[in-house]
Amino acid sequence: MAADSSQYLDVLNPEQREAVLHRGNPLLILAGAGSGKTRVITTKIAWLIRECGVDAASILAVTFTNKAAREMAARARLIDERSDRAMLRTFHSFGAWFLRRYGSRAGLEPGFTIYDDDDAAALTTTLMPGAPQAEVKQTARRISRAKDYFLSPDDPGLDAIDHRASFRAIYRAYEEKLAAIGNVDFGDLIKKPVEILRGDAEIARRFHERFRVFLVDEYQDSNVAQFELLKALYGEGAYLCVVGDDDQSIYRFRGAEVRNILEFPGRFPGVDIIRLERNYRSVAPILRLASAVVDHNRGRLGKNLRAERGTGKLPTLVFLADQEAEAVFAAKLIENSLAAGEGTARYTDWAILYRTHAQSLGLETEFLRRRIPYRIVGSLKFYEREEIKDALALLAFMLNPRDEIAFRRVVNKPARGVGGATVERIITEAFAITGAARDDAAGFLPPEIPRAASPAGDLAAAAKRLLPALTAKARAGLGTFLAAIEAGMEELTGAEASAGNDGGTDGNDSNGDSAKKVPRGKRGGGTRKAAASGLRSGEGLSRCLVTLVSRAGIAEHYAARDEIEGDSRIGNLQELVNGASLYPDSREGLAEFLEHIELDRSLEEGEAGGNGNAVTFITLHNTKGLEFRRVIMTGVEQGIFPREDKKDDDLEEERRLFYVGVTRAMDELYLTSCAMRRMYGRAMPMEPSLFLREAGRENLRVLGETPYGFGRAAGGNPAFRAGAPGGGRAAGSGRAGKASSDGKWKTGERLYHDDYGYGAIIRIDESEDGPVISARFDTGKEIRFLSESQSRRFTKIGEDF
DNA sequence: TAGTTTTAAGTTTTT
DNA sequence: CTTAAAACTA
Repeated sequence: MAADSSQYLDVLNPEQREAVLHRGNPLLILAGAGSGKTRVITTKIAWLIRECGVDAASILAVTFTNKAAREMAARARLIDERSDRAMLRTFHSFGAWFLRRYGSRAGLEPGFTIYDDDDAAALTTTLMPGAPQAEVKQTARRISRAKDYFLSPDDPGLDAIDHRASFRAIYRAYEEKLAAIGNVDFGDLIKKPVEILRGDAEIARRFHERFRVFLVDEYQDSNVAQFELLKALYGEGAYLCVVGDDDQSIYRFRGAEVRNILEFPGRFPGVDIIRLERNYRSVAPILRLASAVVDHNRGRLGKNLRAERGTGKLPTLVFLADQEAEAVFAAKLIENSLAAGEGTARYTDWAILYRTHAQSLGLETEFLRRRIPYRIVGSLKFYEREEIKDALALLAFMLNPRDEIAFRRVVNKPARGVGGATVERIITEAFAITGAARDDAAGFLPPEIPRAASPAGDLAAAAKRLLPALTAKARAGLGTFLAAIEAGMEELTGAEASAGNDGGTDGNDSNGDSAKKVPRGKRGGGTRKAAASGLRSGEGLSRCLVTLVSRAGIAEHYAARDEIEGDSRIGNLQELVNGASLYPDSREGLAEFLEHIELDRSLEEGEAGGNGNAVTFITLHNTKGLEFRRVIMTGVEQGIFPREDKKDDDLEEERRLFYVGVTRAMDELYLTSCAMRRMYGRAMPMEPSLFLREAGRENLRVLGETPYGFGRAAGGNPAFRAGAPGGGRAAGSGRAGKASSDGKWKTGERLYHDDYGYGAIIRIDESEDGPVISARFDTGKEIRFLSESQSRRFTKIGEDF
């Protein structure tokens, strides 16, 4: 551990060493895949502390994922323990840290919770009543994008995202509502700190003094707002070093701006550039394949990766019949390698890569059947489960009684007679308090409602006020809900009497008070009700969660489902409860728990089976920064990878994603491409990916039945289109019916549909969403459908069928 | 309103 | 095929 010498620098190559020892001007490190950039950053942190007298606490290192942050912290600590005091975070986690301390400058209380994309969409729904779900989703996405680009509702630049005045109006309303609720979304975690730093010279000064060194990893995937944050934090004489690779920029869809790295030299004065082009990870043929493909991109800085490891096995391309065959191939390949290999061969050497999470399903089935251990990286599924979202909504509402989204989700779950009308009434009442609270300043508020107990928008307080005015059924149901929330509050140590506690005696009996008298750590199991639901509470926050979920009836609601489903849902809730036991049972602990869940969902799922020796299943995006001895990249088919609608810049991004995937492999790389794939439960013929042709035959060893058109002289022809489904014009001769504007349909043509059977087109209309096809089926049923979205389901069978 | 049945829609990629 | 929304019935 290089205790007293500078041995730790000896392992570096000349460029790496230059990068580590660099000081002064801002530095851009262009680090190719596998060129040791993590080593450079961690070594640099240690070197600054040891050799330059830099205080570790004045270093801020920003990474892209929590996992990378943890790994970097561990590696820096190995070189010098003092690196522990450096701040190593993701941009978003830094933003949350900032806002918990200085958010009050933007009207935030420290107990805010973070809305994920689903919550943001739910909030948008309340602003667009009656709008189709797809439109709401699109609007929510655009709002999120606007924040990535640091655009506020009144910014002229917003036109580039959506030029409609209606969009601005909804965005503005969204911001107002979010502010009224008192929460933030992901974009706010970056945008608000910038606004605070810009608006408050004193805070800015404090940060400029505190942080003297900035290190940014994966800089090619930073967005405009993150760049602004960096600029706002950066003070006179500080040191800035960013590391990235323009060929690995794969988050454009999320607002990542490659220009951040391409134009970095122009944005800061006197930037120095160091290139790391020696690749220590992959054997030469793998690197050649990667370069051959990414070379087809325009607009890149360009670099020359050299394979320090020398030559090795040629990557193998395997053509297969369908995804079942693909799963079998992957499983057998791994089994064989372990059987043939010495005792050193391990499942962990292997990773299976895919473009979308959905593709993991077929692989899982096969691996379970063969009892091959695997783990899935980065699947969000756990936190997307209904029961988990319900439990989290209860916690979030407890922390922030203004959380309308959480309230809507759980107030009537399970159904307890609190319908839509009642919910709207409560929300209106709560927001009416906004006005009342202003009146309060003038002394108009009835004295029996203390100001502190009913801050504007407090839904719990509003609900309580409305109780007497409701029907007996609604009153009882709402009472249960409020009692559950209060019971949960009772479980928090130091929970003072707040909004709820003046009313119902309900929360003040038995276990709330008595529990507090029991010393921490000596408490027994859950309450009686909890026992009935089968949930066991442990330490800390878990008691509160169990109480909440049990009293609210959520646990029983799911336990009452059929045995298999109920067991699994209760099991999931139990897992969440176990997680909560690691946090203190205070409001701070609760906020921390929720923040951790929002910002770091990198749970690993699957059958890893204890010792951690398992094959890795992972999306291409999630592999960033990782490496594996042996990689199988699946689904290398046109339409899957690249996705069908990709062209121009988006296609280039897919190509970079291919490059990222390929360069994860150290020793062996396999690519699989299926002739047929089941999508949406239907068999679809597939063609090999464009990238395979770009890779060049000489860079691949090909196995399996080569599809027509593959491997011929390229010449830019659409060779892969042979036998393509669904495209082209309506077949056939015969009567000339009226054709649709997209050329796919004409009247008189016969159709087949899985549910409706056989029928014929009787009419074609043109709408702004494209052609609308009307068909009468042999059952007598008439159906109208949009050509654009439905053409997959209605199959043409020709007129004389 | 609640619960059930029918019908449409969906799959990027992630902090 | 799976899940979400809409339509319908009690």
